[in-house]
Amino acid sequence: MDMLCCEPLLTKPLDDEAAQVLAGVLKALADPVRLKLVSIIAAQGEGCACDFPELLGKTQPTVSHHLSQLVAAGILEREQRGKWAWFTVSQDRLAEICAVLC
Amino acid sequence: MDMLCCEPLLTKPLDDEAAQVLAGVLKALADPVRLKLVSIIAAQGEGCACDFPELLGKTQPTVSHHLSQLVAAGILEREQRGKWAWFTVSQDRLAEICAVLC
DNA sequence: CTTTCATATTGACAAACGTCGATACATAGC
DNA sequence: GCTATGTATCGACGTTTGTCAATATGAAAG
Repeated sequence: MDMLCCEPLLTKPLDDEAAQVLAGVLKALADPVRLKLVSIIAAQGEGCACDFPELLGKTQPTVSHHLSQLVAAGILEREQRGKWAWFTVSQDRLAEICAVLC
Repeated sequence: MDMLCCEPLLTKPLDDEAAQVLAGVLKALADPVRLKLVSIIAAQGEGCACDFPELLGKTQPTVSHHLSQLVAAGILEREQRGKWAWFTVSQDRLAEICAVLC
């Protein structure tokens, strides 16, 4: 995943593309289920996809879909271990977002 | 607008309500037009609603709708001056968001 | 009070989104 | 190879979202 626009949001108007990219990443975060996923994984250091349907009360396809979006946005990183998929939170990515917002 | 959940996102799993509230605020930010609004207003220090339709290439009702969402989320503050509506960015609100994310 | 102009609200529409059941794919073990 | 199991994809559905034209509201000026 490429870096976010590096200029802080507050210093000069965003151009169309930067706004599009930043909105995409924020949109990935702007969902209660995905926020819970991130917080669960962060709290544990890592998390297995197999545990999330029960923890979230969502079906496996739904969880898989949310995980994909978070990975695509660079917020989660995925690692395959045997048949299981493990995820970690990219603190760097979150820091990037904060750097843009403040 | 009330404060966001104060625990950083990364230390313990969010409960349903906190996830809902935080997602709502992030959703307000997760749109290219609204991000441009925020960046324009921040860059100028303040901004008049009358200028945004032209700056954004959107109709007046559309801009009004986006401004409402940003105000509802506590990201913009609105001040009436005669017949004009002026907006400023709540840096505190953005700082709150960053505090939760990092 | 009437007119004018800035902003908000309404109603409608297409596009995007979250969700699920069913199914396909992939990996490990037999 | 076949089977079992974890994960991803597909198709469909109802809901939410962004957008606009039309209209209503609000505030100043004449």
